[in-house]
Amino acid sequence: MPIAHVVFPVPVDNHFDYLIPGHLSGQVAVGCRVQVVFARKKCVGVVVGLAEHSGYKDLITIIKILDAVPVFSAAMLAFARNFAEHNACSFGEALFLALPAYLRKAGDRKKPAAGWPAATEVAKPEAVHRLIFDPLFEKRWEILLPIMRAELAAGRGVLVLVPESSYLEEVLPHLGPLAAVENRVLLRQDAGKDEYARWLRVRSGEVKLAVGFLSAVFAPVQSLGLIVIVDEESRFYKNDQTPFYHAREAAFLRAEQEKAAVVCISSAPSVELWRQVVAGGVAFEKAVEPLPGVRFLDISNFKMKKGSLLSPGLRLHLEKVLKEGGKALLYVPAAKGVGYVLEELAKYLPQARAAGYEQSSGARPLVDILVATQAVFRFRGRVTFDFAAALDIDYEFHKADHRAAHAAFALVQYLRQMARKSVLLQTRESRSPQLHAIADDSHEKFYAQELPAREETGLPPFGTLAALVIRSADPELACAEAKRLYDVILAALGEPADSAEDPGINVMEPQQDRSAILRGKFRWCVVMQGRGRAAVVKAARGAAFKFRGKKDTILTVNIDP
DNA sequence: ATCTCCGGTTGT
DNA sequence: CAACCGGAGATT
Repeated sequence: MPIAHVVFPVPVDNHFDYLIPGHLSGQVAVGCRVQVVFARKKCVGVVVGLAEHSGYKDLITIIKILDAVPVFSAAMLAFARNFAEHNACSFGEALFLALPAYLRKAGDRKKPAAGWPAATEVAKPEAVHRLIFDPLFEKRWEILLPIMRAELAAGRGVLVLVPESSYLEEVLPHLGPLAAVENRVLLRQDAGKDEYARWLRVRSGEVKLAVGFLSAVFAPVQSLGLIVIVDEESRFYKNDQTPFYHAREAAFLRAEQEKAAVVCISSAPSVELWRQVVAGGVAFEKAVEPLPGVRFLDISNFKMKKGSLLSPGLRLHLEKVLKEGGKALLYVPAAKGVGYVLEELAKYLPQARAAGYEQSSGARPLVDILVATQAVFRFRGRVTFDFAAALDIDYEFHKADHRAAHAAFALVQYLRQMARKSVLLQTRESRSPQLHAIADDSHEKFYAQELPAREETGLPPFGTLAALVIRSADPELACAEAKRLYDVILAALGEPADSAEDPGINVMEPQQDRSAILRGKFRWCVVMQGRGRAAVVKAARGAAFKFRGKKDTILTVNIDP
């Protein structure tokens, strides 16, 4: 009797063999879901291979086939396999991530599971990946729509990824014209009850244009020809729980399997993507119109009260803007809060109408001076000011994060987009070449200093980090377990490797995680670093498997946190 | 992930 | 001798 290789959503790398009974022979295909007994329970598994014989003796039989037509195409299976490899999770975990909740369980419900026809692939030209550097937000859809329209007209599917829900207001009206050509559907993470209905419309090919957040990278778009990634640099493309995948990287893995093209559009492309541009894997296109210039306001000579962010020089600028009837945007880091700046404004510029805007704020108030955090950038492309200033650019720049310089660069780009006339950066380091690089009219200066810096230190995209985070309600247990994990890793690395090659992995001593306490759990982490991604992933996964976490602790592996 | 077995400890 | 716990191992 022939054998099916089946995988499950468990953190085990190998597959499990099941017998295909006579009455099901010929019906069990690679990519189908099956119901089997696994670990004494009835489970849903996915067939990932067929064989005549198994090395395992006590085989049992498949109970039921759940899909008349494979739910996963060969390309999706290959994508999931690469995804698992890339993100230190199992093949089965990756595949189940791509299934709507409805299909993860076998429950006999009203709707037939096999509600999709067999795939018919459309011819695809050779894929060219592109980065469109687009400092002028308003023009991006003039560029993107023709690309998408051509793809749909050729009968190929299109997937659009946006960072988070505030983008939908901006994006959906632009996609409106395409709705006349093809249907569109919205896939979102908090899909709710009609998730399966929408998934089915995409899987059946009825809908050829899907829009969604990071998890939409798994949308079963048929004959996928194009993946558009809007604001590719957004931090929201990184999943915040296991598996900690990055939607941009996943999109490139998927495109590779589907022979689809990836088009990223960004006003501050990530250093990771820029490296691909430099390496020649991604074509670079500039859709630039001049943005306002950036000036520095060095406040190191002012005697300012501790915590004050409103220098006399900045007050003069604001007075001038107000006199001309203009509107100003003052950016403050969320950690510093908006309130203190508002107090200072009330004191020094009592005639100005000022208000704050942060994450929890409702509608944007119409005032002369808006004091805001990152949250204001949701109005990018829709709201402009005459003048914008970052009140503490040094703070952004010196965050203990290897992406701090890029975050500062992106911040300056966003401020330039939102300010019609001029942008000012308050700093105490106006002579710093790094600061000048992020504020220069040519983006190339920024990458010219950032790429070599990352290469030298072996940071992404030239190296890979793996953060192994232990969390527990007990702070001492979390700390002690992190120390034990550190020892386990060192011991594992000290053992003679199976290959002669030295993986070249560094391990940093346990430290409190960036968010040391989250939802009542104390977090400690051990960070590994190495040049080769595969070697780091393998070492991190090996160590995590070898380390048996004590009760009441949870260990997660985050590749390139 | 989740379950079971197993050995050691604690408790009446 | 049962009850309980944590670690190790397996899941086809």
